[in-house]
Amino acid sequence: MTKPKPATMAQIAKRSGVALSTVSYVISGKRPVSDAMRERVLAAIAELDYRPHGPARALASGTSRTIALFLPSPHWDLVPIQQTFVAGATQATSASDYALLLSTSAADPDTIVRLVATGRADGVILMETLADDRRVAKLQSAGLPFSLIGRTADTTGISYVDIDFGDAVRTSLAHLAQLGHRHVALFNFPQDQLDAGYTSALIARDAFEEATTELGIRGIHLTCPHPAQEAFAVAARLLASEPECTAAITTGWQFSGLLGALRAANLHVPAEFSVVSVIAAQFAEMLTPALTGIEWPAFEAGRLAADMLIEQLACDNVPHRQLLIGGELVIRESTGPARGATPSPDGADGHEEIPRRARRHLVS
Amino acid sequence: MTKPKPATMAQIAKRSGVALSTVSYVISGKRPVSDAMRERVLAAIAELDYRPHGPARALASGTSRTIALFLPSPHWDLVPIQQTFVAGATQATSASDYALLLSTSAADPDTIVRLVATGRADGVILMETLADDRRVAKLQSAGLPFSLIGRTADTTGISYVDIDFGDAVRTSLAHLAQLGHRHVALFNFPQDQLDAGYTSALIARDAFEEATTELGIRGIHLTCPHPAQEAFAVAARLLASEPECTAAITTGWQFSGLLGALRAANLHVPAEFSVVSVIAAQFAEMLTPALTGIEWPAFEAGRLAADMLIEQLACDNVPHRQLLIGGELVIRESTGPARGATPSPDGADGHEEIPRRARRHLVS
DNA sequence: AGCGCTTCGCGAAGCGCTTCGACGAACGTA
DNA sequence: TACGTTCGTCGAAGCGCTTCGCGAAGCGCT
Repeated sequence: MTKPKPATMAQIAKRSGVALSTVSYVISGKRPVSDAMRERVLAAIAELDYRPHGPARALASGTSRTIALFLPSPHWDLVPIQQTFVAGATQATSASDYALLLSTSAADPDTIVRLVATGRADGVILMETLADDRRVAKLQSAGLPFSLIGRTADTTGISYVDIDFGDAVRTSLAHLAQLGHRHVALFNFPQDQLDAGYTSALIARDAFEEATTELGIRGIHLTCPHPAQEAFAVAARLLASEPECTAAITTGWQFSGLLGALRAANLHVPAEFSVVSVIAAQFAEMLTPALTGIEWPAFEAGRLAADMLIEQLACDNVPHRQLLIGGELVIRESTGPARGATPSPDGADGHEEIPRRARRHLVS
Repeated sequence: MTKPKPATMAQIAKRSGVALSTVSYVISGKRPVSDAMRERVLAAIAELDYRPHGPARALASGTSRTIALFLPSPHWDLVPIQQTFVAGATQATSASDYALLLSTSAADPDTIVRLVATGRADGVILMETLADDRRVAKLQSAGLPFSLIGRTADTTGISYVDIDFGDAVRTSLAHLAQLGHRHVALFNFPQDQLDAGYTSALIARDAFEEATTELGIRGIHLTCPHPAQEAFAVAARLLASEPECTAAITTGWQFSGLLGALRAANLHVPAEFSVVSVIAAQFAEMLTPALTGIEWPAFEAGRLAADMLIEQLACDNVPHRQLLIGGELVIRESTGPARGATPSPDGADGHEEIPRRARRHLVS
């Protein structure tokens, strides 16, 4: 059996004794068609198993019903949460009968614009944005529709969905403070990402500094690569130089190296040292001790980013929407009372599970 | 600044004083063009920043230079290795100037055929295939080009890349045997995946049974869901009913629940029980003890699957290629000599790191 | 009956590109 | 010089669809 040539609209028209344009209107519904005609046309469509030809449609209408999603290529296998963003976006696009074009080379603004300029995509979703992102600037100046998973420093006039990293850092710190920790370290994203202006890293830093000040906690801000070996080194240095430090927050999976260093230093978790991860997804339960951390509705975030963009494509003048999605702190086994401190009376027992629930703040 | 209307081929033709078709031939190279003409055309293209319009090209040529990749939707966030497949495929497609269309709904064969039938894609890559896969059958009978990441039972006439799961199970078992283990359990994929005919699960089962027989080892075949809680239960039952069992191989991340159960039973890893994971990627180093397991060149596999398909699209009569990619056993901390056994003299010391190297078997 | 109105179907003109056949010029050969 | 060949270029015919403007009915009015 070989490739059967797909039916065309002309064939439908002939078969149902109707003008070509009428078939088109039956399909698109852009003009009223009498029930009698519609039935005949639909019957023919069913009989011939007709499917409109995508490219032809795109050419004639000037719109491809396709969205391009740019992956953060270099870090791709580093951050599992991003994979879930993609899954969410995929699901949302197909639900709205859009297609999702996947692309790497996210670094080059021109490549991005090109995809739209060549009519392959109607809009763009960008991930892992920088505070001052050239790609965003380019898209804005080209007047192309886009949405972000993440955000820039200046968010006026752009649509985005982002996880509320600042809130997550504050929540984590509050949790630790409540347990009596007074010296807390933040294992932030590595220095080069901060230098590059990776928004989440900047937000984490600022939120940490604010919140430590506010809570009267001594905060130790560290920039730290994710890989276990490097994080181990950073952690070991911390433990040596800051013996009073009894807890740490990690932004990614620096927790792996950190836990290793704690083990090497013979510090028991959580009895002698507490660890919270701001992005713990998937791993948290597998570790020993199971990791306390923030759970994010990442699938939802991906979905929303796609939906926003699709909405923008549907009607020109929708206002830009900006969504911060809150995570939930799930307390597992890696956090406990600071050694020598009396935690607040309602302190966690280390096993309580806060029900996961997507909290959204509509910012604008 | 608003959307500048992209230049068309007609504009290039006029600007360079050349026929429309000549411009086309300059771009495609399908007919010889004199240097003088070519220069003029290329100059005009550069000046106007011309990019050929994708859909128009697709309509006229009948080919979209696009590949559709179907994600295994329901398990998407279960198996990190799949994300790496996707990344590899993405990279390969863009390297060959193809676009990659992402789709879920992998279950429905018609949806898949439709994407190609509507001219949106020229070929298809399928993941997570079943031994007897309806989607594959449909694609074959429709005569559409496709390649698999995974494989079916009958692989005649189809192109695929797959990880060599059977070999991995055998290698893992051999490692355990060498350490003196005589009673080994396999935590295979969950029963429903076996029932559905998920190829890797079947292969793992068969390889395990063969290899245990051959090595004179008592093999205990278990089907076990990935989530920690369920795997915990399965593991706890195993430990209770098979006290002689001193080692286990997991096919996915059942190791999480297993390690939990071992801890609960006060069995030390690796002193009293050894664990090997056939797909350990990413997690292995984070765990305590660090997990011995197989490392796969998954990115490479994704790349290859895409390249195979592209090759198939380029020329009609390329022979089908079938590639089994071997993984490497990386010995970490979770395997050691069986309790009460003397391992072979060249036994691993539990910390030796076998260099990772992609081994490929060209099967056909 | 005549008027304007709406309703709904038709034809045709593209959308931007590929590709085929044809044609003129430059070349070789006799 | 005349002829057949190549070589390089051109024009035109689509690819399958959307969309615009027109016109033929059918309607309710006066």
